[in-house]
Amino acid sequence: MNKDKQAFYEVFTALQCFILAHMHKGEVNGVTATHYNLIEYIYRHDQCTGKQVAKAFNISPPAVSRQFKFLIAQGLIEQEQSPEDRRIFHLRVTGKGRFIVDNSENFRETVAQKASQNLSKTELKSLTALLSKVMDKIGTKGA
Amino acid sequence: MNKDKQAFYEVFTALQCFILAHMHKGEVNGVTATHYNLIEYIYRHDQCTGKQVAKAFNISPPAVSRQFKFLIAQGLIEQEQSPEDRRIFHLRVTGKGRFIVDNSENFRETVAQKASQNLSKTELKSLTALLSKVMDKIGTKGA
DNA sequence: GCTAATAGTTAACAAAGTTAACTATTAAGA
DNA sequence: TCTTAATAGTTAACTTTGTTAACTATTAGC
Repeated sequence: MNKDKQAFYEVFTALQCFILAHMHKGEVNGVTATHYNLIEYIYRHDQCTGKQVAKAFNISPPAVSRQFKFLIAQGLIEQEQSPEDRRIFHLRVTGKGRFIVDNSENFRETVAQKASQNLSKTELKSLTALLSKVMDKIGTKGA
Repeated sequence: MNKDKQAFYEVFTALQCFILAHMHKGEVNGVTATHYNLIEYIYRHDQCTGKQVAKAFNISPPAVSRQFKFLIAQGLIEQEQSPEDRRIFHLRVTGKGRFIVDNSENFRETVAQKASQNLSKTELKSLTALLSKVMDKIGTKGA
């Protein structure tokens, strides 16, 4: 591995450790980080389906199913059977769920805050563009 | 949230989802991603202790203890009681463990590979520097 | 030397992942 | 049209891995 790549590898390792460490943190606003991520996904992908969520999070349908059961019981999301294809249930967040997303100081927001505070406008734009470029390449060919 | 920060937030969200998704992937070379991360940490922090690992991964000492039990049983790491302070057990990876780290096409290496392939030398250096700057700021003040 | 602190382990439990087998529904083809 | 295959989602049984509480062994402080 060349020197530049190695340097990137190391900072990326730190980033991954940091992200993973934050998944184990306790709940904020009554929901865990995992629940929060699910709610936010549904918020940003209104009317999405369970299958779609399972794929996005790379977890099995039963895992998704159980999480939804919990989130529905908590009144954070709702399901509605599609009239066109009754196998499908469309998802949306409730007012309570939306409130949590809108008012949570979540982990990503904290990182974005730090990034925007500590980098110049040009640097932040550059970081976003570069990260995005790498993510695109990974996404298209699959890691 | 301003526009640039929002843009960063979004690409960072994609990155987080991607990292989390890869933690659920099955095993490679007979070890899961979680085990791999532990082995690699011990490899890169030779003679470290359980307490240190627990702190680095933000997991409790019993969780670390159980993982070590498994990794020792698999012959991937070894423990040795410190002669100076017999409460402490120093860790190191075995030859088998080292082989896995050296020969694993791990997730981070794949990302580093893509980054180095798809960015110019200047871009890669810039990305590393910017990421590192943000990580430092997060680390120092705690997220 | 007694007491407090530290490193690590064991036990009991909870959360969240998995696969296998199921229901309900839709699509497809003889 | 009717049977068969495929799809979306659920339930059950199990595994992994996290947690806290309580424990042992060892060291440090007065």
